[in-house]
This record gives sequence, structure tokens and C-alpha cells, in this order.
Amino acid sequence: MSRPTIAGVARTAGVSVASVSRVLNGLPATEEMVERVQRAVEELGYVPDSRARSLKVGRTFQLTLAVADVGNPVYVTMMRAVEEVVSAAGYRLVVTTTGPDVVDEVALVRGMARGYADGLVISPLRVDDDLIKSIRECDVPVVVAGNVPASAGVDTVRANSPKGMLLAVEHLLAKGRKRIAFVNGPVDTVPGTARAKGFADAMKANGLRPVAEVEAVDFTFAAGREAGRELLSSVAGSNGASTAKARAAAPDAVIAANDLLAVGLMHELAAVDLVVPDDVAVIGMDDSELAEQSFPPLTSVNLGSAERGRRAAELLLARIEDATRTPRRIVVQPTLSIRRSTP
Amino acid sequence: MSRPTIAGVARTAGVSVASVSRVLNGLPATEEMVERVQRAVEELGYVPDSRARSLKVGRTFQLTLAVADVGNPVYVTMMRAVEEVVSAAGYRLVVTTTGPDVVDEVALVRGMARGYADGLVISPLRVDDDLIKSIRECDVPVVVAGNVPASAGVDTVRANSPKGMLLAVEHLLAKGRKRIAFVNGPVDTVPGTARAKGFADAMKANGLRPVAEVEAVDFTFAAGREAGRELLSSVAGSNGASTAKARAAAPDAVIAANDLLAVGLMHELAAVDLVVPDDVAVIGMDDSELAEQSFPPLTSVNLGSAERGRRAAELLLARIEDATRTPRRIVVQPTLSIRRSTP
DNA sequence: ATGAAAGCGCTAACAA
DNA sequence: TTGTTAGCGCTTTCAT
Repeated sequence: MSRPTIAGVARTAGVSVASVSRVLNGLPATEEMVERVQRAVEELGYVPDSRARSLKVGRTFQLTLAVADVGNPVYVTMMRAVEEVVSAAGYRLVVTTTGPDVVDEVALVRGMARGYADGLVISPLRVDDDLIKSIRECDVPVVVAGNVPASAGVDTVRANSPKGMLLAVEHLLAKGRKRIAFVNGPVDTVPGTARAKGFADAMKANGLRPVAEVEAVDFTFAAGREAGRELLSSVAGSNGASTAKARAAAPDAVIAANDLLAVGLMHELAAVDLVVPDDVAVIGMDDSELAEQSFPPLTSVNLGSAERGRRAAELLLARIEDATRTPRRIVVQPTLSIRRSTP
Repeated sequence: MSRPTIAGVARTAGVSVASVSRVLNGLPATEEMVERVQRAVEELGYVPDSRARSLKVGRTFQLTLAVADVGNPVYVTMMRAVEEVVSAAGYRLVVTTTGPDVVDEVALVRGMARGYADGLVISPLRVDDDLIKSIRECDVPVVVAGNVPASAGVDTVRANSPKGMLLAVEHLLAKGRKRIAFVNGPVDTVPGTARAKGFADAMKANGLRPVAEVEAVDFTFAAGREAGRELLSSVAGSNGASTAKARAAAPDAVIAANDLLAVGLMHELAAVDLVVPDDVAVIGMDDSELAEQSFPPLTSVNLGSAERGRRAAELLLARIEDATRTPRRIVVQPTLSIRRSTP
């Protein structure tokens, strides 16, 4: 026996389908009508088909969150925040993963036209014109948690990487660390670009020059280890330097573009018996759950991922209410979460 | 201007809607027909509405994965595995989070009747009769990644916790560690129960008695820290023992029910200057990404989360093909990933 | 307050 | 091969 439909309910309740629909949606009806319908619903175990409903009303009451890498703990923070505001508003949240490629993001955005959800929060790693175009032309509202040009005319909420970098550099400086190195993620990504510029500016503003800079192949732990090895060999093997000389040239602090990279790096430091923070201080970014779980606990720039998630969700809900409102560009300010990886 | 429908495409192509539908679905048509339809589709930027389609054909080509806690890294391993097989089969995967309560799980399973997806993989922390009932009565196939009674008659793929515990205990024993303590998660959860029994059996089988046992409030890092403190105070403060005596009573190894708990515990050990593995060895379970990211890298029982995810997805696809096949109960065998948290 | 009926966008008989 | 049409399960006029 197949799933009961509204027609079945109507039949066993002895009323019309319209009446069933009405009581199901809380529209005015007599006591008795409500009673009869509810009994029938109970008896049949009826559950309305959301596809049919949304086909008719044009809304699914689902929202989608698309993230590039479920393994990145920064997304769990964001996900939790989005989930909270979205479910409070009566929406169901589903999350999908896109992978690191722009084309996948574009396909996802285009795919929203299929009617999967009433809106989309997307946090793209890489952005190109195609993606922006697909977002602008998307049939459902989309807000991007990240940075796209103002000219794109879409709602965005992004972090302030430069400010975050400043926080990191100045903290290090205050602790007397001046030989600062930098482990970035891929510079062809949005966050990678922002971090690179932010780091350069922050160093310059403080009259510092980077001791070393390496670029990891992506924002993962494995890439962080590899970048760590590269960093180590670059500062040690630049010439046949004596130990003392090498020490003098070696960084006494390194900033990583995210927590995953920072933790990967710390593993490599430990591998060559460099102790954190005594020999080298380490600062991550994102202040994800991993930062407090790592050992030593990682000082990390809190880029406000929870707040970004919250604000992004709010923006999305607002735009669903009113598609004509002028796009907002929110930037959330960073703070520094100081832990034991810095002195 | 609103979204183009198949009717619009038919109109601009000068053909019938049926013909459009046919070429869109790759059914036989003349060269010219295909040509005209494709041009119209291109011109209008037409994308078929999946709701309407699935209302008609009864399938959504979406599958749902429901996990209790997105912050638990064991789920990202599983998620990746599920995603891989599911997308290879032409399905779209969406993941939702349920929270730790059974009622939420039940609501989710019941909700599947709304037609969100063609199938569900669920990994429930707690199982009761209601949940089993809802699974059996669910309108779409569901496979549970976890342990439910055989009598439930549902497809399951589960880990072998007892075997895993044996691996852990015997590894410790081989390293000369006999004063073993245990940090479990809540015993009112399915994995909690399994771990508890597995640990007890493994110890008994080796003629060992646990030095201490504590139960964390859930399977999180924070709970692990708290449990760690409790463990430490229970072995230290049992009486006004001398340092030497306390040392003798203290564990020289502890097994934790998952990686998150193990890492939380390690932080507390470090807080009282106990070094891992010299003073106390630590073994986690799940062998999640966190195990290699932690410091020292965590020896962990690999409960096969990737394989469980893969098999669960395969089971689901198989059942979607054939609803009548007799339920299978797959159990995947554990291995031990030895890292530096054990000597 | 309730019921009859149209129609959301699509697919699948069935006819031609 | 192509077109006409019924209908998937629901909501929402429009009458009553």
C-alpha cells in the first residue's frame, strides 16, 4: 500500500480535499472539521508531500549551504550558526559540498534553478566572472560568505583578513618576535589573495620584512605539513650556513593562513625539535575548534566565522522576504584568540 | 520575467512539450528536433524543475545523509565516502544534521515521507523502538550506519567495537602497559554501550582489571577534557595517598571511546605534566583526521568509517534498485593505526 | 465554512 | 517520430 495522499485523507474523513488542505494549513474551519481531518491524518499516518506543495506554492522552505571542504573545521562553525538562524525561521537546512573548483560552484549555483531550495549560502574558494554571473542570474536568492567585487551587486558577508593579519603581526611584535614567516594557502583563491595582501601590508605597517613566505597547495592539514617542510628547508638550506647563522636567519614566529595549515606546520616544527612557542611562535586563522584542540592550543585570529554564518543567513532570509532590497556588503571584524602557541 | 518552463521551450522551438521532454531525456528524436529543442533551451536558459519532475516520476535523484554532529571528524570521513559512491551513481547527496536526541532522528526519518530524497543513510547515536519503527515504516529506503537489532530487519553496516577494543588492549599489553583506564562516551548511546562491553570483555580476556573508568557526557572534545579531569582526580584523590603510592595506582595507559575524547583527555594530561606516551599512553577510536592532526599523533582504532560509509551507500543504492531484497547486516573489521601516543 | 475545479511543471500513455 | 492529454499531490480561487 502506497503513501496516503490528501485525497485519501479527504475520503476517510468524508470531506473535500480543499478542506483537508485548509485545516492542514491552519486556515479557518469548524471544530468538527478540524477534528475529523486530524483523526483521518492520524489514522492513515499522512504526511504531506513537500514536492507537490512547493510545486504549487513556489517555495520549498529549504535552504542550502554549500561549502568547499567538509573537512575544514571553519565550516562547522559557520554551519552551526547558519543552521541556528535558519531553523529558527522555519526553514530546513541542507548542506552540500562543492569541491575546490569554480566550475563545480558554478554548476551548483546554476542547479539551484531546479528548485532544490529557496535560497543559497555559498562560500566559494575561487571566484571568477562565470560564478558571479551565475549568482546574479540565479533564480533563487544567494548570499556569498566571502569576498566578491561590489560591482557584482550581490549580498555578501566577509571577513576582514587585513585587519586580522594586523592583529597577528602586532601580537607577535608585542611579544618581541620580529622574524616572522608566513604560510599561505593558494593565492589563486579568494582567501589566499586576501591573506597575502593583508600580511604584506601588516608587515610593512610595522616596518618588518618577512623572513620567508611559502604557499601551500590548498588549505588542508597535509598541505600545511608540506609547506612546513618547505619553509624549514628554505630557511636552513639557503646556503651552507653555520648553525648559529641559520638560527639567526630562522623565523621566530610564523603566521598561517588558517588553522589547518598552522597545525600541519606545527607538526613539522616538532619533527625538527623546534618547540612552540619557545623557539617559534605560531598563529593560525579562523579560530576553529581545531585551534583549541591542537597542542599546544593555537593562538588564532578569529575571523568571525560564526557571526559571518549568522549574518549570511539573516541576509538570505531578508532577501527572500524582499527580493528588491539593495544588496548589502557586511564585513565582520576579527579578534585575536590568544592561546599557548604564542609566548 | 520568470523562469522558463518546458512549455516556453516548446513554444520557441515550435514543437510540442512532449518532444521537448523527449530530447531532454535522450529519447529517440530526429536530428532536426534535437537541434531545435537544444537551441531553444540554450536561448531561454531553460533548466528543468526537479520538483515537478520528481512529482511525476516518483524519484528525486537525491539521497540524504544524516549525522548527529558535524563537528565530529569521524563523520567527515564517512561523508566523503558516501558522497563518492552516491555521486558516481548519479545521485546528489545532501547532508542534514540531527542533533543528539532520538526524537530529532525520528522526526527526520518521518520527514522523509515528504519526498525530500530517494533514500537515507542515518548514523544514530541513540536508538529506541520509536526510531526503529519509523525506519521500518519509512516510505523511502534507509540504511543505518550503526547498530540496530537484527530483529529490526533493516540494512545496517556497523563497526566491530569489541574487536577494536581487543586490538587496543593487546597493543597496550604488548608495550607493557597494564594499568589501563577507559574514557567512554555516554553509555546510553549505541556506540557507548558497544565500547563499554567491548572494553570489559577485552580486559577480561587478557586477565586485566581497569584502573579507572569514566563516562563523558557526550562524544565531544569538551566532554573529553572534563572526563580527563575526572579521571585524574579519581586516581589521585582516592585517599590522601603519597605521591609514590598515587603513581602506582595511576593508569599508564588510557583508551578513549573516540578521537575527540582522546584529544580532550590528552590536554588534561598535559595540564598536570603527564607526558604522552612516556607517562601514559593514549589510544583513541575512529582514526579520524584528528588522530593524525593531534599532537602527539594519536594511535587510534580504525573502525572503518570510510568503508562503512561506502558500504552503507552501496546498500542504499541496491535497495533502491530492489526494495524486496532481504536486509543485509554488514560489519566491517577494525585495524589499528599506530602513532606516537603509544610507545 | 465548505466544495468543485483549475493548475503548478513535468512525464508517459496513447493516438496519429 | 511527433502531438495530445491525463495526472503526479498539492493549494487556491471561485462558487455555494
